[in-house]
Amino acid sequence: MEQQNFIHELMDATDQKLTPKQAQIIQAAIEIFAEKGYAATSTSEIAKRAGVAEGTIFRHYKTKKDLLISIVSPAITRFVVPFFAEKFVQDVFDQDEIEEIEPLLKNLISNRYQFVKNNVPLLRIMLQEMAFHPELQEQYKRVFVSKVLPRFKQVVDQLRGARQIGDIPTETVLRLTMTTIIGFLITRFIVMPDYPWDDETEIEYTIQFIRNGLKGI
Amino acid sequence: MEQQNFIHELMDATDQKLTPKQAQIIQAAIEIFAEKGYAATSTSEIAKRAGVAEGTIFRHYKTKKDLLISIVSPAITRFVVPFFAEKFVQDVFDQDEIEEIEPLLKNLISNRYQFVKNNVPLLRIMLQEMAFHPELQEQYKRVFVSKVLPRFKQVVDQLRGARQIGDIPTETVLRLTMTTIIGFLITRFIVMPDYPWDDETEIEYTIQFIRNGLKGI
DNA sequence: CCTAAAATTGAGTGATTACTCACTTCACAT
DNA sequence: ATGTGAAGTGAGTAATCACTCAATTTTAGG
Repeated sequence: MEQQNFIHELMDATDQKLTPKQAQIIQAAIEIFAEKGYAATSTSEIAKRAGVAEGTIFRHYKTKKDLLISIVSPAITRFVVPFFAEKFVQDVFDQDEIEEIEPLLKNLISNRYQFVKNNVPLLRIMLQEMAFHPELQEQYKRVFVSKVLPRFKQVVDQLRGARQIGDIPTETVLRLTMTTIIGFLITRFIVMPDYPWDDETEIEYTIQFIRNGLKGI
Repeated sequence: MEQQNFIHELMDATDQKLTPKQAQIIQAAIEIFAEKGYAATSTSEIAKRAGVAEGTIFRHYKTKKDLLISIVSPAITRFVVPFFAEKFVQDVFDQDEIEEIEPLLKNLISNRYQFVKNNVPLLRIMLQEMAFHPELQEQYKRVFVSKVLPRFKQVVDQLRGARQIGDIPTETVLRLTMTTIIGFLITRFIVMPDYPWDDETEIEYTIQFIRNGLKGI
């Protein structure tokens, strides 16, 4: 039901009007790709679950891979960009100087937490298929370098000025922050989704861990 | 060339004597599984690269999946167990009390760093295929809970006594430590293997990050 | 209501798949 | 040397694969 959001955003984002059957195809493909992986999924199975003839898939997508790309590509953008771009444009520039790292981390983690929570199958597909499709890796890289990296550096510099971050290279700060957050999300939603998580508490510990880890002594 | 180690250890561990052709099959399978994923790999391609008839594969492994399991299963054990077991039995019990977290982390990270460095294709296969094969997940869980978890808890308790770790639940300490270390290894060897890493420095920052993150203020 | 374009269909295609099996070759104990 | 079981072979098989296309149904403007 939350995927419906994604499908509508996919419509808006690409300006392609999706026919009802096309939306069913994408919905079914997301489900099955997440369950068994792209390579192990047959187009006949997608058609079956979508309640559609197999030929209909190929009317809209030239190849099976084309279908995958049309799903994962917008998902990458929607997952990566808000990491340190859109959402923070306001927060960063509303106040001339950032003096506290905590609200920043809180905002960032909570935001990505909600997105992942509503798009677990998409995250699974992203993680699985980026390994085997260089064009997806390149898109990730392109988006990250152009949209996320500059803002991140800016923020880190300001935080360093406010003595919130110790003597650690910016690239390393980025790596440690990202792996901790992504590690939390993957542990929470992919590795141990059934563990009785106390999410608020866990997020709070994660924020403190990053904060103290970056501050040094 | 480093995989050769793994193949020999696989021999010793399972007490199965591998014929030369069988070793070639495993070597080829590791390579191609890592490159294209299990589902996208055909047994004919494995046979071709191994320089072996396709029938030979099925002489030794009942199914293609059987071949996968016989590769990944020992790899899981060899990757997970040393995280807080074998290697630390001595270090932990030689001294009655552990008072410093740093040498512990240094030892742990360096050790897993070397293992992953020598077994990148195996790590790739593990990460990819554990998602789709519940029996692999269960083996991971079994090994982790029986071999790693108890010792880890013991160590954390001692470190807490020595005021090296703040007021954080043991499970959360485990999660944060593991994701940071595994995150580093995956970033280093899978996501950005071509980045000009200064490994020693990066390991040092990672240790300090975990240390300060867990200590609190 | 008509009609042309767009959407949908499902039987059909050649290629490829994991796996089998009757057979040959090999290693080695006697 | 010779017999024997294990190792290795590769042509063969039914199933399944991604994809095509001629025919049919649906949609929408006049």
